[in-house]
Amino acid sequence: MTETASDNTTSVKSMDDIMALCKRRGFIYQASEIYGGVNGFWDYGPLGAQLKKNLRDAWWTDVVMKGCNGKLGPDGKPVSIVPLDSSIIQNPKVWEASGHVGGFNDPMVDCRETKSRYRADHILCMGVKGDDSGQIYAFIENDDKSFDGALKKLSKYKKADIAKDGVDICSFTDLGPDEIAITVGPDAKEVGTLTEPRAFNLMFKTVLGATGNAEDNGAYLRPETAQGIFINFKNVVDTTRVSVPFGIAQTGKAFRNEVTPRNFTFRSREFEQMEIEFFCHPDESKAWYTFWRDWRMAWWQELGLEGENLILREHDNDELAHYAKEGAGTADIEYMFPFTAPGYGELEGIADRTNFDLKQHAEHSKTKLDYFDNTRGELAKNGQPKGERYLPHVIEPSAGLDRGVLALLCEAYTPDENRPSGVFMKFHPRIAPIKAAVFPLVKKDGMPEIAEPLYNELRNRFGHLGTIEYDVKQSIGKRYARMDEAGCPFCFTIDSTTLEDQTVTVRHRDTLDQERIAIDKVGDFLAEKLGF
RNA sequence: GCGGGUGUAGCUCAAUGGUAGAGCGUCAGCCUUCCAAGCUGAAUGUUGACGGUUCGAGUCCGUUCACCCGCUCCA
Repeated sequence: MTETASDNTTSVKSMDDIMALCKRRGFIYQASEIYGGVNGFWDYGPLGAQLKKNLRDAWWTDVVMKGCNGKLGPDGKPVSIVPLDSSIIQNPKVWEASGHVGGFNDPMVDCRETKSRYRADHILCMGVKGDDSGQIYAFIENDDKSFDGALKKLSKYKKADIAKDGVDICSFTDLGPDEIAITVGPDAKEVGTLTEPRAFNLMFKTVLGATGNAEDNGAYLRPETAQGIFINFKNVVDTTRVSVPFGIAQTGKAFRNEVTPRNFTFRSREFEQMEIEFFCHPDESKAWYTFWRDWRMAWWQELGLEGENLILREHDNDELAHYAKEGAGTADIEYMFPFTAPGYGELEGIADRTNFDLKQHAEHSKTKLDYFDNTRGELAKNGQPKGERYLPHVIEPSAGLDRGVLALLCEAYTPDENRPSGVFMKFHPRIAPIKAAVFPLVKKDGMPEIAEPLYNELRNRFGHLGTIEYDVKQSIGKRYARMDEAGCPFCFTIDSTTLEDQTVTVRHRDTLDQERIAIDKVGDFLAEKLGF
């Protein structure tokens, strides 16, 4: 579908071109490239590292420090969020409680026809007793209906009425590839639609201790940052002065051993998440879900992902995750990447996780995770509420940082035949890795002597936000072209007029317009453009 | 995991089984007064990796790794 889309739609950008620019300009490299690379991992170069930091910082500032940029919650009060930085490796029981180990540690069998997935050790197979010729019929263990179905199909196949005790039964896991090829799956009509058993645990395993072994000292790299928040819920409630509703936020690496890493950094095995777990009273979860869904969408739009490339999509009931019960909301913020067009790829998911996670951890850890809310409950004689004890519900806006960076790169990539570079990166100034460049028009007549102090001034004032570039080499056009590909929004050029009236040229990346401003106003100009 | 395709300098690509090259970019110097100008010079490759055939392999064969496309997968 991608092929036809790029062939027929001129508006779809070329992913190959974007990847080439990322390499050429130092945004993203293949990990371990000089050793031939390693599937599913990527390194961020100088510009990419700063771009990624700027996006992470924007999220941290807007979400955590400013509490949704000061937008009031559905309760009419400021949104309360506290930060957290939990460990990548946790007690393995965390992942049992969360459901990451149990259901997904065992070899699984897929049916290509019915699209069902079974645990391999839960499937049994039957054939006519003493007759090992012909097709094998699979059914689900301890499922009479499934057994009867298989027996019926076997009878039809053998053109004989076969009794319940007239069959040999063996485990599916004992079958070889040749036998699987002649096996008919549960509820399947065709033969050979079952896959061989495959382990589907996507968690990275590691060993604790220098002399440890995998059996006794095995541990997992976290497959998501969320659980680190849930298991610290009690700590945060006990040691800080938060009260429900409030959120805990963290950014950090997570690891999933994806079967097929694909599409540049979109699906990689090591990735960084930006997650909020927002705890609220069960009665208010719907209002908070709506609040977060809409505000997160608006946030991405503010960073430059405007227009039709970004959509908000509510999940259908049949694609709800294991933790989201029916009826509770789940929505994706999706971006139309060149490799998904005309479809979309997930950037952030907003899910009503109900009290699933806290309940699981309360049970597995045998720790009380109830929250005592002294603003609720009926009034006591003294007029104060008696309080209410409950397990908070959780709204989870979970964003992929690497995917965000990729979306920003794709969105920024703008071919333009009318400029020497042929392309420029239209980053929002707040996100741009290089904030500004200072250029003496030529390397003489005292221009460098004026440009250098300006460079130092801007670097001191804005260096914490990103790179300030200074370059005296080669023609001015070449320097502008380089800044176009790096996505630097503003270039300040010192020329002969500067020597006379202390003004500099501001060169705007997007419009190629030039204007003159006083050299001592450059800092304020940049501050305003960067939103400070 | 399955099927198809591709790997030569930072990028785009050449090279009949016979000396690994060009353009662009990069770097240095000169020049240059607003959009990759010009001149001079320089650096850059175990031809993805390993093995085989051959007097001789970028080229042929095998294996492997990585990337791209389609399935599969994405809790």
